[in-house]
This record gives sequence, C-alpha cells and structure tokens, in this order.
Amino acid sequence: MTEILRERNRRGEGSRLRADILAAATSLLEQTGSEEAVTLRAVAREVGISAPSIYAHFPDREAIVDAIVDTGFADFNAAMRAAIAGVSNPVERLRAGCAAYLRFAAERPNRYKLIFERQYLTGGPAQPVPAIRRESFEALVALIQRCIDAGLSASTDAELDSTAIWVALHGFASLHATMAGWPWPDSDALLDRIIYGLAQISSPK
Amino acid sequence: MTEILRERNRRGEGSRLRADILAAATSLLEQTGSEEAVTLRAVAREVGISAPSIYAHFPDREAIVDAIVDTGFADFNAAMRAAIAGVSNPVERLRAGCAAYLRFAAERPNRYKLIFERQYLTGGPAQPVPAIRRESFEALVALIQRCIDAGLSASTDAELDSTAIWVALHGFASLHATMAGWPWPDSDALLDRIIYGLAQISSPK
DNA sequence: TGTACATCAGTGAACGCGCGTTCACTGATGTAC
DNA sequence: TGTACATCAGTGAACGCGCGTTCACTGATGTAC
Repeated sequence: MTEILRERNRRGEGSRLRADILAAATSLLEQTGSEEAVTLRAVAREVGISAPSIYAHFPDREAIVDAIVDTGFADFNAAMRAAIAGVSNPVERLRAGCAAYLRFAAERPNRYKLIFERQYLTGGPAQPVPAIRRESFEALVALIQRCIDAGLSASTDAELDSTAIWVALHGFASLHATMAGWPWPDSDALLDRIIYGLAQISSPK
Repeated sequence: MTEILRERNRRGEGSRLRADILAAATSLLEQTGSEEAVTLRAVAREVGISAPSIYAHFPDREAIVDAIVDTGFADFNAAMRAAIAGVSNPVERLRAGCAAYLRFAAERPNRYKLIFERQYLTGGPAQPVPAIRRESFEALVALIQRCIDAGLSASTDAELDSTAIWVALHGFASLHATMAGWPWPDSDALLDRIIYGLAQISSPK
C-alpha cells in the first residue's frame, strides 16, 4: 500500500535526507496549520522513509519544529528586506515594509503563526532574544528614524512607536487569520491609519 | 491509587456534574495553556469520575472546549462592561476599556488565547459572527463615538479606528504572552500611543 | 407503612488508533590491499 | 584488476503510552401501589 517513491541516498549524501525531512515537515505544517500534525510518522510517510530514519538527523520531534521556526524567521526577514530594497522615499519605504509584513502573514498564515504565536521560552528566567528575531524589528525602527530625520514624522521615540506599529500589524495579521468571518475593513485603509496614526506622519500622502 | 473524592449526585442533580466538568476543563486549560490538554480522561481525573460519565453531558471532547469558549467570552464581555461603568469622561472611559482589555489578557492569558486565537470557522463559507463575539467591539465603537461627539476626537470613521485600536491591543496582548523575553516598553506608555494615535484624540490628557 | 420496581448517575473493561522511541538488523556503496 | 571488509543509509518489528469512544453493567435513589 505505502509506496516508497524515494531512492536511497548515495554515500556522503545522507544529509540530503535532512533537507527532505525539513521540507516535508514544513509542507505538513503549512497545509494543516497545526504544529501537532508534524509527527515523526507523518513526516516519514511524506518523505517516503521509515520513522526511525529521522533520528539520524534530528534528536527528537521538537528539533524538527525548531528548525522550521528558524528557517521561517529567515524567510520572513528576507521578505522584509526585499520589500524595502530600492524604495527611497522614507514614508513609502515604511509603508512598503508594513505592507510586506501583512502580505507575508496573509500568504503564509501557518508559517506566520508558527514564528509569532508559538510559545517562546516560557519556562525559566528571561533569556536574551536571538538576533534573528530582532532583525526585522530593528529594521522597522530604522524605517521610522528615517522618516523622523527627513522631517516627515513627529515621532520622538522611534522604538516605542515601532512597537506600537508592530503590535498593530501583528494583531491584524493574527485576528484576520483566526476570525476570517469578521467584517474586516479594507486592508490598505487600515494600514494607512496604523502608519499615519502611530508613526505620526506629518502630512498624509 | 486514584482517590475518588467526589460523591455521587442525588437524583435530579445530575446536571451539577456538567458544571464540575466545565470547571475542571477550564482549570486544566488555564494551567496548561494548551487546548490539547483538555482530554476527556484528564478532565475525568480532575473531577474524580470515570471518563465515560462525561458523555451524559457532552457529546464529545470538542463540545467541552466550545462551552469554555462561550463562558470565556461572557467573562470577557463582563470585565469590559465593568471597567467602563461609572467612568463618565469620554477619553477616560475609552482608556479604561482599553486598559481592561490588556489586563484581562495579562491576568488570564490562556483564557484570552482560547477565545481570540482559536481557529474560528475556518472551513465552509463565511458565517455571521455571533453576538457574543461582537459585543465588546461594538462597545469600543461606542466609546470612540462618544469622544467624537464630545469634540475630543478628530476621527471620522469610528468603526475603522476601533478596528485599528482593537488589532493593536490584541497584537500587544498576544505578543506579550508569546514573547515574554522581549524588551517591551511600559504598558501604559504604549497604551497612550495606541489610544491617542489611533482614536485621534485632540489634546493628550 | 412496606415493598417491588423503574430510573438515574454513574462504573469498569475493552476496542483500535497513532504516537515517540528502542533495538537489532540489512544490504548497497565505497575502500584498502 | 579482484576481493575482503568497513561504513553508511537506512529498515521493520516491537515496546508502552494516552487517547476517544463503546458497551454491558451496577447499585443507590426515589416512587407507585
């Protein structure tokens, strides 16, 4: 019944299986939207291998999910960087970044949920937040600082206002995905209100 | 080993078990923070009954969680109503409501997550959002309308601006719970930025 | 008032399931001589 | 060039677990006569 479509790797290419496992787990997660769906056996089925083979590449189930979170953050950061590249007007640049944030969340909702709604370091003392999780936030602060420097924003605290924008973007992304039946306003109109209201842009458009 | 602490209900009082089951399931959820922890067997253990007894009161596992969501929303709405009761100044009233929102999320994070982050009606066509889920949002719109009517807010679209405030509050509540290690700014300062920036309050304080 | 009986609030054993993980193994691939 | 052998990339069976759910049942509680 179970067709094994996969051919055994040649010697020295065993690490290719690691990539296949990650890809299968990611696909499983993006399709089902639930972390629990990423079981060793489901991943193994998807790849076309037996479940114990996974142990050669990951110590346990959670390590797979952790690895997906890391690549998820890398993808997210890359998308943010790409969105603002080449946009020179400070306000347009800020808007492009924020719009890309919402687009990422809308297009890959399950990936987005995994990286931003997964419980992160609950137990134990507060540990420093890794750089990969800070990168895009720091980019946002820089976007606002540019607006301030150009005299386009009345903000006096780029960090606080960045946080306000971030939580608003996240809130919209999160609720939009969860409550699809809600009568949401036009995404662009809301984005305008968030940017102009929270980044204190002097004269709209 | 398993102590049964519970005495059998008398005749006609079988429905008391329903309440006990709900209380145990709620407690389980608030402690663990994961919906998956609410298993029939775990609930039964907590109540001190056998698992099949639950079927007399709930058709299946999901019905228990659904019931918790309903009481969770009722609690949430009650907390919002209580927070603004007796506050007459429109801006203070708005602020009291928003502050209560964040307080509810901070004090009962797992309950909050259940009602606002649980996947709601993903499959099938968009169905109307039940009144219990709209109540507090409509209260927020009314709060802003009061500010507009009193000449304290420059908003021209109470609904859009309410949405902006809601997503910002939710985003903060959600991220704060998920990323406890993040260097969050002072909650009151952020709340000020959200309210004054998004409700377009004319003169701060 | 006494008693046979219906009802109600549960119980306990069992089912099949998918899971993470372990263990001993196999057979193709490459390498030393 | 041929061959014995080490290594590598996996496999297959098995374990114990907790789960949702079913089924036939039990024994206390109340009621009809």
